[in-house]
Amino acid sequence: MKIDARNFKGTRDYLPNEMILRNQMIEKIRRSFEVFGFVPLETPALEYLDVLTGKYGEEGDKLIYRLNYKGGSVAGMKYDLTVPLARVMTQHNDIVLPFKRYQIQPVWRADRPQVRQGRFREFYQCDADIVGVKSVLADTEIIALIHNILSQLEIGQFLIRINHRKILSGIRESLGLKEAMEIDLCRGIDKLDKIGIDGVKEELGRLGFTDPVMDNLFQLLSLEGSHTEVFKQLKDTLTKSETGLQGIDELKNIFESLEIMNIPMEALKIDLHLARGLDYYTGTIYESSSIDLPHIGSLTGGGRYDRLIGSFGSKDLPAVGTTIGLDRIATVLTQLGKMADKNSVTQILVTIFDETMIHQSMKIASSLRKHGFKTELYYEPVKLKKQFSYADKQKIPFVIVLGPDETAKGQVTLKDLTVGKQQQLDSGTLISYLEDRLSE
RNA sequence: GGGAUAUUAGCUCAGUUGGUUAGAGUACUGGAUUGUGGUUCCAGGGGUCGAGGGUUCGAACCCCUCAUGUCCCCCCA
Repeated sequence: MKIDARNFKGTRDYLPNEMILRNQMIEKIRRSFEVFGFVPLETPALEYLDVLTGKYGEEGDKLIYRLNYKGGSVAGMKYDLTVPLARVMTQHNDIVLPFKRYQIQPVWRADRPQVRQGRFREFYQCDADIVGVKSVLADTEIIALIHNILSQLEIGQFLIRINHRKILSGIRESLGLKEAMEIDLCRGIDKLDKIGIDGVKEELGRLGFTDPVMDNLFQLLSLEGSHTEVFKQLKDTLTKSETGLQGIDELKNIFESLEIMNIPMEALKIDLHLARGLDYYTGTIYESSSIDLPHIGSLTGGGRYDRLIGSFGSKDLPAVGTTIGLDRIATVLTQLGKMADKNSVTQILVTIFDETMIHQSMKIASSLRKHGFKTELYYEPVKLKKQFSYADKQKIPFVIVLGPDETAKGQVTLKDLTVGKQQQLDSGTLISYLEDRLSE
């Protein structure tokens, strides 16, 4: 019986042309993490279900992949990298604080996939988190890190949107709403960009929000201007909410620090609409997106979660971090047409002229490899046309031909396919010529 | 979870009111060219028309069911 070869919904194979790009991206991200002093961590794909549930909110819980294991659903696949970190922190009390870890691994969500928006069921997250620091200096560093990484990945213009849960609470308090209304409020203002003021009014109205309350709300949300102006206006409006004022102070502090760190202010925005669905955030929250390709969702997302680690039953540890959405960023690069069109990393193809020349070609290939050149040896003494055609298809820039003519002179022919010219060189000059041409 | 839409060669897609043996481009293989890629010319292989059922003398085409993909909402990376 024929088996239908297909991918599980929402999962993909990364073919070599994609992997070449992805590896380059991961390399840059890893380097940035380490430049900021983060250390690597990996955790298993599988977790006990009770470790995962109850952290993300109702929506999130539904998206956890559950496994039937020994007749019961006790295991699940990890949904993000933050909760596993919280588990690790609880189990290892001897970890030196502050603990700055990075983690690059796939996560799984039982979502409905949407390729154009870069939404998949299996995707890579690249997380960096600082555990054990209450100071918003840690939040500042995380935002600086996000800016550092997104700049390096050449995704075009992007915007990091920043908000604070305490400011959202302050808005709620100043509107005279109870704490239970906060989730509805956040959800409503989160939708403002999409369904407009009238849409949000209708929705919140249905949930029991009165017209004067909403008028106040929209006035608050329409605050515009420079960061300092927005902060000032916010402060004037939220005077009665201590929590709100605290949030404003923290954000203000962060923006001032970012300016000192030379982060361009036009890449940052105070966005009072930003709410974020995950339950565990307690302080700053931030998300970033591409300006040219806004239909692709958030490229990065994160914030402060000072009570998540304590939810495992031990003492609370403050923590703040972000995830860099590798697949989202790769989607941006693909849609910008920056996908590598290469299927090969080989720099030099050594052809085999005929059966009598196999050993000589092997020797040349070995010597090139010893010098670090990415070298392929053709495996069959077929027509040179075919061997050249292979190099062309794989976009291998250099081809070496070693036949009777070359042997007689103790030389090899090196053809540069990018310009279509060839020359005969002896083995010593061959190496130094290639070192010159292929050095990066 | 709600809605829309599609599925024909490895890939991108034509296919007339239902009518013989389902086409093109591209990719692949071979040849023109037995020491050299890209361009050109010639030839060739490659299909259960997503699956199953129904209507019909006859179905890629009409009807039903299912599967899968894609898009939008929701939510997010």
